[in-house]
Amino acid sequence: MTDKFTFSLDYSSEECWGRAGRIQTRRGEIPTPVFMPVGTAGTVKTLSPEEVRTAGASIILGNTYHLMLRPGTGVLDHFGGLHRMMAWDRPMLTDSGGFQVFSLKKLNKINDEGVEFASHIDGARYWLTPEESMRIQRSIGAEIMMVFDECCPYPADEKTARAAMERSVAWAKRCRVDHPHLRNGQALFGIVQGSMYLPLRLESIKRTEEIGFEGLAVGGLSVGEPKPLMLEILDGMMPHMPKNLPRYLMGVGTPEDLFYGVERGIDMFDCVHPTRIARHATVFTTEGRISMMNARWQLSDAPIDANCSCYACRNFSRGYLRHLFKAKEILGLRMASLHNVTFMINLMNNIRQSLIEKRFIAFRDQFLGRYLDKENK
RNA sequence: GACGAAGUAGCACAAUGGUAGUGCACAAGAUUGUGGAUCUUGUGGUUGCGGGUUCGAGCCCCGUCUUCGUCC
Repeated sequence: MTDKFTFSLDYSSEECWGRAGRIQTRRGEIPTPVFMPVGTAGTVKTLSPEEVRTAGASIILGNTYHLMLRPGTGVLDHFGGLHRMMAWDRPMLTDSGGFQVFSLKKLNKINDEGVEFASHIDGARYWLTPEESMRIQRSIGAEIMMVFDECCPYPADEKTARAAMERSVAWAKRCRVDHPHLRNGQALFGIVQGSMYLPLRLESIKRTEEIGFEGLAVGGLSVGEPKPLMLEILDGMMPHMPKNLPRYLMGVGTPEDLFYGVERGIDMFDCVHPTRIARHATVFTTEGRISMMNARWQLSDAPIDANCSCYACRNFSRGYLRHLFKAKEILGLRMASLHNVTFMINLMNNIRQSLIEKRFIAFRDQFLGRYLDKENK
C-alpha cells in the first residue's frame, strides 16, 4: 500500500458554499460530500461488510474508546489492524475517544494530561491521553485518525467552553507531534471546538489550522442545542474554514442535516442516527420518517420506499417488515439498517450530482419539501 | 355426587370494607463523533351473574354459573 492521502475539489458551487471533491487514500477514493456509516465496535451494527459495500459506503467509522476496551490493541495488532480483522478493505476513519469523555459521564478525572475512564464493560480504569489515543488509532489502522479533543456539554458557560477549547488545542499539538504527517500511512484531522461561542470557534479554527492537519473537523455540535443555533454557529464558522482541506461535521446527521451541512461547505458527515433508529423500527422515506411498527402498515404491500435500491425495498413489503419488528426478528433490524444506510448514501450521491449539475438549491427545496411535510402522508 | 379452591383489562396477577392498580400485550412519540431491544406517553374494567348486609362491597353473607384439584 502506498501512503497517499490527497484531497481535491472537482467543483465549487456558485449557489452556496457547497463543493464536490474526492479524497484519495491508500485504500481507495472517497467522493465528497460523503456520509460515513458508523461501525463503533468493528461492525456497522447488524450489517456485513458486503452489505455495507453494496449500500455504497466508501468509508466507515471505528471508535478508539470501544476498540481499546475490546478487543484491545494486542488483538488488533495480532490481526494486523481492524481492516483485516473485520474484512473491510475500503477506507476507515477512527474517532479519538474524546467524545466519550463527554458522552460517558462516568469518567473520574480529566486534567491537562488526559482522561481517566472507568470502562463501561467491567469498570476497569483506563488512562487516555493524546499520545495513547494516537497509539491505539495506529493499531486500528484507519486511513483517517482524529485528534484527542474535549467536547464540552451544552449548555456551557463561556469560561468552561474556553477551557475545553484551549485544552483541545493543546492536545491537538501533542497529537500532531506524536503523529506527524502520514506517519504509518495514516492521515490526522484536527477538531474545532468552542461550544456555541463564535469568537471561540474562530480562534479554535485559526489555532488548529496553524498546527497543520490533513483535514479539519467541527466537533461539539449536535450535542443537544436547538437546530437553528447549530446552523447559526456553522454559518459563522464555515467561511473561515480552510478551503483546501476536507471539512468534517462530526456526529451529524439526519437526511435534512446533509443539506444543511453541504450548503455551508461541509464535506464529510457521520452519524449513528440512521442505524440506531433503524434498530428501533424507524426508517427514512422520501416523504419523511415512518415507524415500521405502526399498525397502519399491517396490510401494506408497498416497500419502504419505491425509489430505493436496497435489498429490503426490492423484496419486502411494509407489512412483512412490520411483522418482523413485532415478532422481534433480527432480520427486521438488519433490513431497516440496510435501508437507512442505503438511503443516506444514495441521498448524498444525489446531492453531489446536484452540486455538479448546478441544481443543488432546487434539489434541496424539492427533497425537503416532501421529506419535511408529514401532513401529506 | 361430596368436599375444597379460584373467577378483577387481551394475558398473568395486585388491591385492611373507603378514588380498582402493576407487568406483558396493544397504540403513538423520541433517539445526531452508538453503553445492541432503550426512554416517554397513551388506550383499555358494569371486578362471572343475581340478590343481601353496610353510609360505603373486588373484599362480608346467600344463591347460581364456570374452571381447577382431591375423594367416591
